[in-house]
Amino acid sequence: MRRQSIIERCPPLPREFYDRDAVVVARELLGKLLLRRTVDGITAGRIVEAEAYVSHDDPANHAHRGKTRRNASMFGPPGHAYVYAIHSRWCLNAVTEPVGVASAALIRAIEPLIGIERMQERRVARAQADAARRGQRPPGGARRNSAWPAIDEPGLRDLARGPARLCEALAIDGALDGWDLTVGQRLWIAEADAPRDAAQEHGASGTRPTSAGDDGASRTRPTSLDPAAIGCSRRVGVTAAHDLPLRFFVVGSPFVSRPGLRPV
DNA sequence: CGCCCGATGCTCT
DNA sequence: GAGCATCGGGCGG
Repeated sequence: MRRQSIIERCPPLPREFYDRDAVVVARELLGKLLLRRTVDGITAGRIVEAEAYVSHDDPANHAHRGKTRRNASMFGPPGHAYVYAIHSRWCLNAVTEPVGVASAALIRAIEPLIGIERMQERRVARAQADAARRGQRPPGGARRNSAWPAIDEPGLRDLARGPARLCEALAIDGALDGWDLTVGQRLWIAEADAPRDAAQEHGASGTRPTSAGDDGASRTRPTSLDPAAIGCSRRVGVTAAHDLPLRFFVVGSPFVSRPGLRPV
């Protein structure tokens, strides 16, 4: 009897999962496994933070003022990726609700589990590229910075903490905008009942975090997270609709982008 | 065409 | 916690 591969063990969530209110999807995304497969292999992590961008009365929603080239994916079927760029960085959403209803859940942070070394390499590469460009700037531009710890050894905690950082770590870019998350292959989301075993089986470079913020329930993780383990706050970085409590995160996880953000 | 402004990340105070 | 790099999208002229 052959041992199941990580891909076989973690099939994509069905479209019905995404065909619901963005708030429900964002909340239920917590604890799920986000998987990315490239020619370099599998990189994946556990979602610990997500935000909802709802279809009505949400001026922070990119689709609030109608359909454009950039946000077209949000108007498509649920279960597809909406990948957009901001400040020269990529961010990943899962599109929610039926065709024509533009809503999505922004995945803001993951706990790295599989392919951690690959994630580090990608993050370092990006940081070095940025530094190189910065160094090439003519005098009088931005200051050079000799000490940049993040280049040499990006801490595990910072590998995928934040929507753009996780996209870097998982090699997610605009080419994946519109990608169907329910087909697997390149990018998908799965139940995470045995992430630890899966990570070990995949030889995740042995650099697992020792115990950072784990809740001890990792052996047999339930389909949905214990509601008590889910925190809620305003969304990060948005100015419009600043007061809506649409950010959800795993309480106590060190991999959440901004643990201390005050609740609404 | 020009101008404004971020669903960010990094650094230093 | 505040400031800044940086660049494409969106909108007004």
